[in-house]
Amino acid sequence: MTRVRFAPSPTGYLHVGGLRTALYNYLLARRHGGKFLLRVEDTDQSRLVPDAVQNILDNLRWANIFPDEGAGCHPEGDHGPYVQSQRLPIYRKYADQLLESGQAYRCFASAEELAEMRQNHGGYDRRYRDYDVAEARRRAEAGEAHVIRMKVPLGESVDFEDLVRGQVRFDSAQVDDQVILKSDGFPTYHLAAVVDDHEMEISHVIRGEEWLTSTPKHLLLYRFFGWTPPRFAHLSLVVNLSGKKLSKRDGDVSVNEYREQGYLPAGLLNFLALLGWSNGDNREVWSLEEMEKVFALERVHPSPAVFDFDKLRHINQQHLFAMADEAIADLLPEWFRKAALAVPERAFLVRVVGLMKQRCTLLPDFVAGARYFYADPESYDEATAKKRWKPESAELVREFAAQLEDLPEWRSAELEAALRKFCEDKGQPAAALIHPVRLGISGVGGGPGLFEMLEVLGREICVRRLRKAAEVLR
RNA sequence: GGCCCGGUGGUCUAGUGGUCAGGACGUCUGCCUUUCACGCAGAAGAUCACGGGUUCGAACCCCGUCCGGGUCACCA
Repeated sequence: MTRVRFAPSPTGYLHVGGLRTALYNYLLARRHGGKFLLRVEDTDQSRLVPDAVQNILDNLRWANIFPDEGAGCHPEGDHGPYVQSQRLPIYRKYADQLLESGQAYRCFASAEELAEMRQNHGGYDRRYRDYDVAEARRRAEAGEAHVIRMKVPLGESVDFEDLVRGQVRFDSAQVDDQVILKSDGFPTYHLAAVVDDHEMEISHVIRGEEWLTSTPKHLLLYRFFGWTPPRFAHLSLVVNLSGKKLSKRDGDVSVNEYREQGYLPAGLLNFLALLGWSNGDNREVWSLEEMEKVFALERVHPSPAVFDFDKLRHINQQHLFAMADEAIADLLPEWFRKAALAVPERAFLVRVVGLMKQRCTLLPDFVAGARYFYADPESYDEATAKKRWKPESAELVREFAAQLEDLPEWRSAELEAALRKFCEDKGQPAAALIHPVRLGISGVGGGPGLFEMLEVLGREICVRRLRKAAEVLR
C-alpha cells in the first residue's frame, strides 16, 4: 500500500514549493491507489503562526488536493492524532527507549557552551556522549535542563537509494549527535518525523532537497528502532533567476497570492508539476486527473527549477481555453464582487466569456479587462482616439447611431451589413466607421469582433454610447 | 570550510552510445483580421559547464576540474 504524506510546519502560509511537494505526494498516492495524508508538524512552539494551519488547509482545498487521511479530514483516520503537538507522550516514550538501549544520551550543554563549540570547532563535540549514565540520570531527576541526543555510530557509511537521485552515500562521522528531544519536552523534527512516518505506515517520503543531508540521521533512527525505513525521494528546490531558493523578494511565493490574482488551480498545479516532472512525450498541458494516471517519480528531474512567470501564465491560459464558457462564467461572480461591480446576468456573462476567452489569461481579465461589457466607458483611450477618430467621425457615428435605432434585427450579421451599407452610401471605407464605433462603444482600441460585441451589448446601450462619444470626442 | 546534490538555447524540459540535439515558454518576422488577441507559417538563440579518457562513434559511460545550490540549530 502506497502511503505518503505532506507534513507542513505551521510557521507560515502555504508556499508554491510546498504545494508542489504536496502535489507530487498526492499524485503518487493516486497513481498507485494509495493514501495521501496530511500531518501538522508543530514541534517548534516559538515559530507558530496562528492561522497557518487554516491557510494550508484552505489552499490545499482550493487546489483540489484533498488528503485522504489526517489533519482536517472527517474522520481523521486510524493513525492519529495527526498533529504532532498532540503526540508528545509517544515521542517521549521512544526517546526513553533509545536512552535505555544506549542509542541516545542526555546532554547538559548550555546554550553558551554550544555557541562556543560552533565558533571553535564547527559544531557539537559530543561531549556528553560518554558521560556517566547514572550521573546523567541523577541530574535529570534533580530537574536539571537537558536534551536527548542520538548516539551516532562512527565510521560507518549510511547509504540509500533516492528515488529521484539514485544512490546517495554518507559517512556517519559527518552526522552529528542530533538532538531528538528538546529541553521543553518537544521532539525535534528528526525524531517526530521518523516516529510518525513509522506509526502512520508511510511508504514513501517525498520532500524537498533541503532534507537530503538529514536523511542519514533518519535512517539511523529507523535502524535504532529496528524499523524498516520508507523509500525516499528528494525533490529539487524551486529557485529564482539567480538560482537561489525562491523567497518573498522574488515576487509572489504564497499560494494565496496566485489565488488572489485569479489563476486557475488546475493551471498552477500543472505548471508546478512541470517544474521537475515531464511525461517524456512532449505533452505539457495536463489536468490533475490526467496527471494522476501517469505520474511517476522515475520521471522527476533532480536539478533545481526556475519559477517562470511567463510559462505559468501560458499554462493557465491553456486551461482557460479548455474550459466551457459556462464553467468560466460560474467562477466569475466573486471577481465582480472584488471589483465592486454588479454581477451580470448569467446568460449575458456566458456570451461575454465566449467573446473574451482567447483574450484572457487570468480570471479577473474577464472583469477588469472587459469592463466595457458592464459599464459605459468613462474615458477614451487617447492613442486610439488620435489614430482613429477623424474630424468627420463624430458626424458619421451620430448618423449611424440614429440608423441603429431602427435596425429591424439586432444581430451581428445585420449590424455588419448595415454598417457596410452605410459607409458605402457615404463613400467611406468601412474602417472609417468601424474604428470610431469600437472606440465609442468600448473606450479602447482592442477587443473582440465589433459586431459580436454590439450584438451582445444590445441596442439601447450601443446607441447611448455612440451618441455620448459623438458628443465628447471631437 | 566539511559533507551532499545538481549542471542540455534566457527559462521549463526530451534525450540514456549512432539522423542537422526534439518540444514548450519567451523574443523577432510574416500571414490572417475592422482592432487586440487566438490561430497559422517562419526565424534567431545550445562550444549539451570545462578538460581528459573508454569507444569506430559520447549530451549519454569513467576520472578530474569548475560553477551553482543545499546542509552543517534545543527550526522545520
